[in-house]
Amino acid sequence: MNALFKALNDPTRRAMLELLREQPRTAGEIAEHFAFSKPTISHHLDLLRQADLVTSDKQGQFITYTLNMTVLDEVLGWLLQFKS
Amino acid sequence: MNALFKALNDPTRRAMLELLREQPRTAGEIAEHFAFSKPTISHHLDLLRQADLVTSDKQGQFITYTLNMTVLDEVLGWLLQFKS
DNA sequence: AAAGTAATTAGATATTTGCCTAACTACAGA
DNA sequence: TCTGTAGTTAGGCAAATATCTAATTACTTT
Repeated sequence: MNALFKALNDPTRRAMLELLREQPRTAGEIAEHFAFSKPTISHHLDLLRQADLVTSDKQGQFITYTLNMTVLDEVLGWLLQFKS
Repeated sequence: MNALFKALNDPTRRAMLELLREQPRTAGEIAEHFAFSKPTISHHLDLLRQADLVTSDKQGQFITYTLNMTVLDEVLGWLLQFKS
């Protein structure tokens, strides 16, 4: 829960999730959409992975990141308790 | 959106919201539930108010905090886009 | 008017965060 | 095997965050 909210508490990381909503992408493809250095992007992706919001899959030289939506249920559930 | 996720990114503040889910409470009543100093509690409440997650109402010497659930729709909406 | 209570504001400090450059690892192709 | 490419890891720095104590504001009560 902590790692989840932490990961979501950054506009760049939220934009990354939106990007991955369309389709899985490699770290490099993701990086192209932002003005930050590759290490910074890598760090953001690491936080998303720590929160289990994305999974990573290495294929040869490329690492593909895929959105993991199931973990969002935890946040949704927590938020929905307030809507009743 | 930023202020919202920022406010939610802290276990103490999330616990405060859960407390207020039951009923409105004064700053002092809220403080009783935590081991932090009053200024620290006050600061957390301020962040919740900045995110519009709570409203405050001064009655004499007391300030009562009330949960504002409507603003959660924004977060819920953002999260739900990933569930489709 | 003085003292007490509720809460905030101010100021200081330690930790965490987000960013960078430089260095490194791993794979691919000539 | 050498060179290039994809990506991460390491190390450093500035800004933001969470906490505290001390001081202040506003109200209540005697």
